[in-house]
Amino acid sequence: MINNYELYKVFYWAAKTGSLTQAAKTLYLTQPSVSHAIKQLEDSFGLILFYRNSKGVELTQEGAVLYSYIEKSQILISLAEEKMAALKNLDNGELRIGGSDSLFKHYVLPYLEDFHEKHPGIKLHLNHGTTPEVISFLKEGRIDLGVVRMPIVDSQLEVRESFQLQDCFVAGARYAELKDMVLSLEMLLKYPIILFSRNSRARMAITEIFQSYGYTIKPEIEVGSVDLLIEFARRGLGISYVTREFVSKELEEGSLFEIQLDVPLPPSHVGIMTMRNMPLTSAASRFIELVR
Amino acid sequence: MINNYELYKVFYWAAKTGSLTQAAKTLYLTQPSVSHAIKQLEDSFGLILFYRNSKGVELTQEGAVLYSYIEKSQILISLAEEKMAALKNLDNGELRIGGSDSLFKHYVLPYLEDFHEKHPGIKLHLNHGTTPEVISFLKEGRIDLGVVRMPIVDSQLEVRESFQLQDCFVAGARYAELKDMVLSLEMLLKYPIILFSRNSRARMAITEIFQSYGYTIKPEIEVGSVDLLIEFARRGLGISYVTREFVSKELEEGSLFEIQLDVPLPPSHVGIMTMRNMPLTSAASRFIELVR
DNA sequence: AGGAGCTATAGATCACGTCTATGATCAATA
DNA sequence: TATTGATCATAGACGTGATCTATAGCTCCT
Repeated sequence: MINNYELYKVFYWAAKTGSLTQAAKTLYLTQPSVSHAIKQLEDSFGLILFYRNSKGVELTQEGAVLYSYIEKSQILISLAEEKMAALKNLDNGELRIGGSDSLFKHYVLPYLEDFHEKHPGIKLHLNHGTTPEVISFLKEGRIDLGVVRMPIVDSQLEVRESFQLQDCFVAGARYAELKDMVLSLEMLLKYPIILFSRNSRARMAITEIFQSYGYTIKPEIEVGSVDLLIEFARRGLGISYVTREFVSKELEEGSLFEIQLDVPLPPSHVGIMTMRNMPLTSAASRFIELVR
Repeated sequence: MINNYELYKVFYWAAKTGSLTQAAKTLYLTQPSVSHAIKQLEDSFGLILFYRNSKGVELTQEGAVLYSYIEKSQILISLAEEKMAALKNLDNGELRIGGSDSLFKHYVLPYLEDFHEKHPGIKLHLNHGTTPEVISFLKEGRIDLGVVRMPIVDSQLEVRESFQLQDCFVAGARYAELKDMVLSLEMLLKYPIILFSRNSRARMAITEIFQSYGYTIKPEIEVGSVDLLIEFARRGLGISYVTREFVSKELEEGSLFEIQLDVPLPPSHVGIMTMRNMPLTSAASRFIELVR
């Protein structure tokens, strides 16, 4: 039984319309083509599928049995094609993004809102984790793209730089005397420092910066979230190292102020990370395009 | 979306085996053909369906969605093909026969038993009725073939003569004096005659025979079934006109005897009737072949 | 009798499905 | 590190078979 499945499409329409001529029109074929196709099917089964009469065709008993299967099959294919079109049009589908909570909250969110408004049919899945975790998610295929701090050096990954973040040291009212001063790193280190505890890119970056100047930065307090970094600084428990964009509200309202240093802190870059040589879903491509 | 459904077969096997090479082997194609087929599908949707890696292929999110539909569709087609093969092999199906009760009982039954033994998967449907009723059944498509007395003159029908029946007059002990006599039609008519009441072929035939000899046969008793014809004759209510083959048991055991006439009664022919120019089901063809 | 449907058949044509040959990439070996 | 053996992709050639046009045959209806 080596049948061309295309024949079933012809059979389906012939049965559905009850006319080879009609089927031909539906399929943009000529009537003899349809006639021939049906004949092929009949020959392959060794069974007659249609009664031919002057008004058209009618299923035989055996043709009716075949139709009961083929009809369902063809409907499934139609549904599949509709679904594919919907996926392509982004009427449908899902987008799975990995990244840190703070990046989601302060940076990715507006893009997600925009994306969701434009494509309300796409389900969004956010998976937060540290940069190494996000990389694993990506490699395991659990997310479509990751939003992480650069640089990422991994030959399996492709990273599109998307924007810069400026990290800085901030303090609260308790250290008001520093507000108008320009501190050296050495001076800064005399104060209690609050850093993000986890093995994050930001933490690594600041450690390296201090090392490049010959100092070692050792935090008084380590916390597990950006929110705590901010809260601890506000309460005067120390000076927090935090992304400036994440505390813009506090800086504005004056509950925190930025410590001015005599050396520049290099900005950190945020990138959108995907698997290299792996095709993206339409939704993922669209999102990246939107963020650009 | 004008897609060749053949591509879905290729897609199905590629997804199922996780390898274009394997799919090619399954489908007796070469790997480039499969590769090309998948590419066509992808292009037609504008979506990537597989991740290609050095071990084979893996469905993308969108490919997985497609597969969820196509898998069911392909399974239905496989089932359909199996079913068709079963119908062809007569492992399966139904055979609907029309005819008179008496023909079924005395003539068709052994063939049906034989058929059923050879093809136990075929469901048998027997519809009894008079010849005109059976013809209607056939034209309405309610039966596949009819077993009736010939001649049938209907251009829509095709009749295969299959065997002869000899009708005759029989009587019981009450008319024992006739056993060794040879009667003329005129003499016969002096006795009470029992005929089948319904507008049957047999009734028409005997009427015509008498008319051709210039007589009119008028029954004393009309009954509605062959069984009653026999029973009435046995009980001596008259002389029944009945098919000899239907009373072979009674003739043998002596409860009935055949009246000898001085003119021959022409045999009646039984035929298997089908719609002309209408294909037969495999089961019907097989049955006819068996009866021959 | 003629016309308007329908399907079947015959024969020609050419698109396209399939092939072979080869390249590119990757992973697991030696 | 080079080698081998998988994988899939690409290019180009080939030939089959799907499709076409033209026509016939049939049935029903006017």
